[in-house]
Amino acid sequence: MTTDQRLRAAAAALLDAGGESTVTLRAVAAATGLSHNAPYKHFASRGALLAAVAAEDFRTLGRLIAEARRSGGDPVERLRGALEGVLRFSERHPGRYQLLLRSPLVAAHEGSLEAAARGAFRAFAAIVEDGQAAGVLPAAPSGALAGLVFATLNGLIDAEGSGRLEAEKGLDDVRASLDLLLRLLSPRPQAGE
Amino acid sequence: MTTDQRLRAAAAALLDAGGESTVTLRAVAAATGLSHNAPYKHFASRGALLAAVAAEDFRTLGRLIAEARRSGGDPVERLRGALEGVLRFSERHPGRYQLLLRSPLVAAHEGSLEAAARGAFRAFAAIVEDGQAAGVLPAAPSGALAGLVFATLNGLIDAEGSGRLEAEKGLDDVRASLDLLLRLLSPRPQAGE
DNA sequence: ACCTGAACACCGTTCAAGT
DNA sequence: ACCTGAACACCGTTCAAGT
Repeated sequence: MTTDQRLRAAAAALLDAGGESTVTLRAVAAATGLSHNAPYKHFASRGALLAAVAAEDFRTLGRLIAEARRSGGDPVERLRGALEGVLRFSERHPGRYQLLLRSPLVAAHEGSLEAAARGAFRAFAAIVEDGQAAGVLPAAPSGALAGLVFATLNGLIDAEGSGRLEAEKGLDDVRASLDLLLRLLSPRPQAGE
Repeated sequence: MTTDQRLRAAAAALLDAGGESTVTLRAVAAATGLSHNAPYKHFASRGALLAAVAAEDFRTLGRLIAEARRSGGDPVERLRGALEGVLRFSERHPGRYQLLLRSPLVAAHEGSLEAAARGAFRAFAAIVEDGQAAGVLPAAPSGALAGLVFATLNGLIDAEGSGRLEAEKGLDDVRASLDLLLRLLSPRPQAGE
């Protein structure tokens, strides 16, 4: 494993162990057995290191969603599988998932990070389009429905992570909420559409 | 204006001007014309000051949503009004809105902050329940639908703030996405429900 | 090419005083 | 009761060296 990879792995571990604030370059370096500023020989800044971790995770999510698309069942079941996969990743790696949704980071490091994010979303949109083509998901502009569902997933995960789900009575489980969403999206004949 | 209020106002201004990271106690104190640790006489910590700002904003959102409920139009229009109100607040005060969704803060200061968040959500849920009672919103467990819509709103705002909406082709506007959501929620006869 | 160690300008927070 | 100033233990980042 290269030093570069070891630094990323240490950052990822710290991220899940204690959240973004615990990922100091000094802690990352110490966990890797290096001096406190060795990371600068591999990454331009703390933000660049975090962006590298995030890009890797976006690629992981993209693979995971693409797998769900190739799995069995009808499109809605594959969509459910993709949502479940992302949800499971977020539960196993809360700190890393939160990093993916963190605004300033994504905005600042637009290179391969944005490409990786776009790739993950495209894999997700492909499943939604399958469902629309099969007539089991509502007709809507191409990526719009996929974006809406993806945003909902992120909103639910974020709400659960912050404890807001408890405050929002009746919405005490991400999976139950996703089930409700899929039920609302299930095909119902509508006049004039 | 009490010193307490001036500190909160300075923190809120910094929040919107440059995001959470720019809200240092030193900057807040300087903007208030005080020494760098005067804030400790009014708030237990930096987190407590931020929590006070967040609680105030949750109360503002709650009032704003309650106003939308009392406005004209059918329940779906009032729901749209509430969503628009929250969206407008998030556009005018991006830093403050992000703070409301920030996990660790809400989790750490459970007192009046959680009560304020719960109040805002209850006002929102009331509108959704009006719509369900009028038969213009889908039947679903009481708070679950409200929570789902609220999470979607937050997910969309968060996605736009991070620039992810641009990456997600077709979902380039929060308002268009909310319109799609409301359209999907519009009543369509369904067998067996 | 990669790493170390000292240094700088920041932080949040604490503490001993001042009025 | 409220505020100040010095101090402490952290940060990210830079720089001059070392191998």
